[in-house]
Amino acid sequence: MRPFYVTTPIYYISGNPHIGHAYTTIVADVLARTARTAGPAFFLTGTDEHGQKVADAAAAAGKTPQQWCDDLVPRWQSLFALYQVQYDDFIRTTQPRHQQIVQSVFETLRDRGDVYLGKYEGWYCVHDETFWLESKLVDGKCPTCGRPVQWLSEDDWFFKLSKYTQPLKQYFIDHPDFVRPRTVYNEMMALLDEGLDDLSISRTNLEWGIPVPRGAAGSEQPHGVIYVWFDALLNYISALEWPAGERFKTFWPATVQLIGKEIARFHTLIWPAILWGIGEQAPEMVFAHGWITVEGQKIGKSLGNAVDPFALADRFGSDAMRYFLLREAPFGNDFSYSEEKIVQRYNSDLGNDLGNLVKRSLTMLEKYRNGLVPAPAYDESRRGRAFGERFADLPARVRALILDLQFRDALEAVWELVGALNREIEERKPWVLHKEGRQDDLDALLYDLCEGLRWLAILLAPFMPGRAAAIWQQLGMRDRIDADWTAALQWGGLAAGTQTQPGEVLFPRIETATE
RNA sequence: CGCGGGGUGGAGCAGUCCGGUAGCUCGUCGGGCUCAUAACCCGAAGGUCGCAAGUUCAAAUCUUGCCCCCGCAACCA
Repeated sequence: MRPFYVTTPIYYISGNPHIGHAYTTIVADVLARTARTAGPAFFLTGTDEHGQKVADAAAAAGKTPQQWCDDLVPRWQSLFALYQVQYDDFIRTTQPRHQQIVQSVFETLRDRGDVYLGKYEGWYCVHDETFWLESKLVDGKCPTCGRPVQWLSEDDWFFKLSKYTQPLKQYFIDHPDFVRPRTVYNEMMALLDEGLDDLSISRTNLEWGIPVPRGAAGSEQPHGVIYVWFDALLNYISALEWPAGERFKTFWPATVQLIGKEIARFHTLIWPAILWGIGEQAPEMVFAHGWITVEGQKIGKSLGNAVDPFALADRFGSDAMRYFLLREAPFGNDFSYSEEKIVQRYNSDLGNDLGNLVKRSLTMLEKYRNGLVPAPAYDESRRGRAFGERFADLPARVRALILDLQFRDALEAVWELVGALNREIEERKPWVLHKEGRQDDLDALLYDLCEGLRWLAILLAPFMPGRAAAIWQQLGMRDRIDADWTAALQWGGLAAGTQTQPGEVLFPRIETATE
């Protein structure tokens, strides 16, 4: 497998993290954990710390922007730790390693003529920090807030985005999976059909940002800072030490870059163009996922319905939350969140199906075999019909679905095994086998159950690292849970004689108050 | 004429790109089992796939029109 590189957006820290930030990052973690079982993988996340909103938020809090960011970053990192996210690097756009590379890219593009000095003119709404076309104004005022607008004219640096309209179109046509899901691809294609304008990438009226590097272009060049999006996008390669770093050589182009659908234009149009401008390749795939909504309403800081991901992890456990977020909806779609839905998923899928399966299996092993995994008791004639044969292709299926970002289907596939194991108990009736003293049949069943649990622990480890490890431990396993699946997931891999250690209930049922 | 998403059994959702027995989870009803977290297993009921027209041997799926809900419109994942 080619080295795997997955990124999340770097998160804009104008406030506290909400559930959506956890969502994207968890998805990246599942991908990275899965990829790591088969080869080198690199998972990058971080924070976007420049721009007006951060400066304003800091000022309102009586802090310098840098202090503000320094105080807030641990909050994000603790969130990711709480959700068991194992990133390989956490980049902050205020770090020198990033700033240097942003300036270096800026200079490279300026030298090559893709960045030039021009005039940025337009009607500007100070309140919304937005430029408007004359045609958009309502009675000469800002169409969104209704305040008066002012004519602004400043010298700015521009990126020749327009030049890349045709190459982008061609790239989209040649790579139909470059942007997923298809709806976002179509939307971006529509923007390309309209044609792209050059992009202003400097700001003179702002100080909190990376300074535009002085160059040979002349001493009258405007001061000011680099546009935050130009700054932010480059994190994906600055963390890899573009252009000469080992990381860069190994992991670029990115395998998959996860984004929310509202920032698709930056990642699927501007970002490839910048990369081409410095002679690098576009990422292999940009996946724009949907939104978590609360009772159909979008989560928004202004709406005051932001969901606190810390509280949710406290209440349901981070494993259950990870499971819920990936199981509830096809990845890419919006989905409506509610605590009732979490409780339902938790109780039925995790408690009744999985947790209860682990409990009943290990309890029987304890009762009938003192917790020792019996020898399989397969002989040549029976092995071909053995239970495990039916699931020989499951690991490959699950892996393929995960790497294709079909997490819901991947989990459904894993639950086929959960269901089959529960059914197996009903059909082979171990309590009858025990009563009738059919030891070989009972051994075979108990072995299949334990082996099934071992498989489940491995397959679920990327999704629920904590609970998967708990199953692993109850099974008495000592080797790594995240070994290569091809080698580890051969039916019969569980050693007979393993001493299991039944433990706590994995997913204690959540009783809801019936009002 | 701004752009886009959605309307599928009681609830929540897949399926729609590449037409061909309408699927999943929960809930409901009936039965079974007793190892287990009142969990597990089997079976059943329940849908004219928003409305109308069109294309087709065949439409949830393609085309057109209409109704209703919801996002976005250069810094909210």
